[in-house]
Amino acid sequence: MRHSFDVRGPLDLDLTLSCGQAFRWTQEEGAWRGVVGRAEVLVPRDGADGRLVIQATGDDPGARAWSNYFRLEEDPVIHLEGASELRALPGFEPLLGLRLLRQDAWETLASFICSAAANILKISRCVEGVASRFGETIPGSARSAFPPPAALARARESELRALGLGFRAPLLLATARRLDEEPLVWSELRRAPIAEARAALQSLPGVGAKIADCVLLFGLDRLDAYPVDRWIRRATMEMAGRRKASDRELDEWALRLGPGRGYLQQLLFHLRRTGGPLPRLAARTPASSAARTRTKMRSRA
DNA sequence: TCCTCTCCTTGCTT
DNA sequence: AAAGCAAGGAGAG
Repeated sequence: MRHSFDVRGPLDLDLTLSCGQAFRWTQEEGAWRGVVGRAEVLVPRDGADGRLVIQATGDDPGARAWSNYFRLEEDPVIHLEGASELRALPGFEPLLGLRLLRQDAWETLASFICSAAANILKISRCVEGVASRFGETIPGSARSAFPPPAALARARESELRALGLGFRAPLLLATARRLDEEPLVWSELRRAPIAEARAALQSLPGVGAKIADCVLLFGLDRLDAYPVDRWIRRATMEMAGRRKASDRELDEWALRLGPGRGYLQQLLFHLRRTGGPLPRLAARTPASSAARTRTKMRSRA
């Protein structure tokens, strides 16, 4: 099935599909090829300006689902209200074509458990290996859908290790088994207070704060989640004008970036790696969130 | 409760 | 060729 869409705002396919948020896309001559759900997709890179064309085989979820996946209905710029100072930086404006995809929560969770101390190539190999070994084949395609928890729960640790997962193998397996017996209700995590949703995810083996935030941001449409890895830690400390800061201090400081701070995080990752140093941003926390969080933590203890 | 250190795999890079 | 490094987590102290 072929779909064609109007795109609101800029779209940079290369950035979007290679930035490390999704791991089943590969670049081919003039197109990106990927697996989404139970479909294989081909997306030409040179689509007419302002349009996106999608060619799907297998179980095509329909136009609405594709538009949702690529977040085509919104201009990414609406998420950057907390970053006015950053938009003036050289190299920032082109990054606006990076779209945060709306991906499947379970696949995102499993993928990011594989991401611990790994690079994008390694993560992709693990995810692809798990899919081809334990997932259902896609009709008309050489590739497979990502297996649900129940399918992965039947795996053996040695099989996952053989796919290159290493020390992540027992963690992914344990999480798959836990969710098979006691599923998380994704719809609840989508609207729960961010701290609760994060805690629920962190109770899973192999999931710390960083991976929990990645799942929230990339798999549960929580643009208020702000994953802090070593690059973002550096970037955030620069903007905050700090030489040292704890994880919690950085989380609190990141509130100043607004409700779209997760979206911004993805752009900062590229900006910090490919560009120069970041400017220091004024602490514009209105007596607010940081203090409120502290009070809440104290009263809970 | 919070911080710091070490180990855990793999494969590519220097 | 040995060591370093990569979008971390868990456990110990």
